[in-house]
Amino acid sequence: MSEAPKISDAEWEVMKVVWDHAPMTATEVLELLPHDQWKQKTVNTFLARLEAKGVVDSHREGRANVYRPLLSESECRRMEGSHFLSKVFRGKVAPMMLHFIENEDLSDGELQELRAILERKGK
Amino acid sequence: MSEAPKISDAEWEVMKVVWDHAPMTATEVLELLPHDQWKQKTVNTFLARLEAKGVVDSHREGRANVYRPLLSESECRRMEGSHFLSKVFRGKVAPMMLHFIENEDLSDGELQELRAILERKGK
DNA sequence: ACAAAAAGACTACGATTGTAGTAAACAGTC
DNA sequence: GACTGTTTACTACAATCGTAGTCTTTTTGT
Repeated sequence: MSEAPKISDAEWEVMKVVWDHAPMTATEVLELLPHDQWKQKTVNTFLARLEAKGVVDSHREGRANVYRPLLSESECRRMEGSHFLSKVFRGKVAPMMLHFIENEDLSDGELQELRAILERKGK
Repeated sequence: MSEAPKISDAEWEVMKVVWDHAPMTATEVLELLPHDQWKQKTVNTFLARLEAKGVVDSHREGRANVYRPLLSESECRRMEGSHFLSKVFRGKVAPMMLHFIENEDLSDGELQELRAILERKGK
């Protein structure tokens, strides 16, 4: 019944791989991470912690544990997103959007896309 | 010197008050935070840590320390914002914007505002 | 069947975070 | 000038995080 597990920065990196390729083993996870930055044991630790938090689960398959996400990437994005919004932008969506429009580089295509989305949303 | 200090969740709460009302003392900071949630000592600890991180500085004034931000709220928002973007949305701005448009409630006025901003931006 | 290899389980450890307590210094009050 | 209250400075301590090592078990080659 652990509501809203906290996923740390490094855990997010592991989860991105899991979301993209699960079901998979710890060895496979490592293979899809930058090798010069991650050690197998570190990956193992994170997977164990993520399981303890209820973000993934695992079952034995032969000699290895096979991991699978219990929470979807969008669920986690929703949690992180609203946390970020209230922490950094005091819950005010419009200023946040403005911030990203001003501070991150949006290609013409992306601008186009956003306009289209807002059109649709608008009515 | 100060390379991208990490500001924790609780530290952000303190900083919001400091950004809004500095220069101010630790006692004054506490007064502007929810009293049932914050103890004076806790606030003091956070201010000391924020000073150690180079986010605020202080000078003695009579019996109390007076604090003042060294980093602006927008600077911190830029850092946190791009960290969040790359961690949670893999650096892809448009999907993130879409996410917030879909998941957070935007009033008609805000939608209007955003459309206007995008218009301007678009050319 | 035995030894090496592969994977997991358990343990470690310093840094940061959240949350404060204790001790010490200064500032009025009598 | 000693006592009391305010504010700081220093210390504490458990939980989480990043990073991995060691010990154990399981699988496999010969």
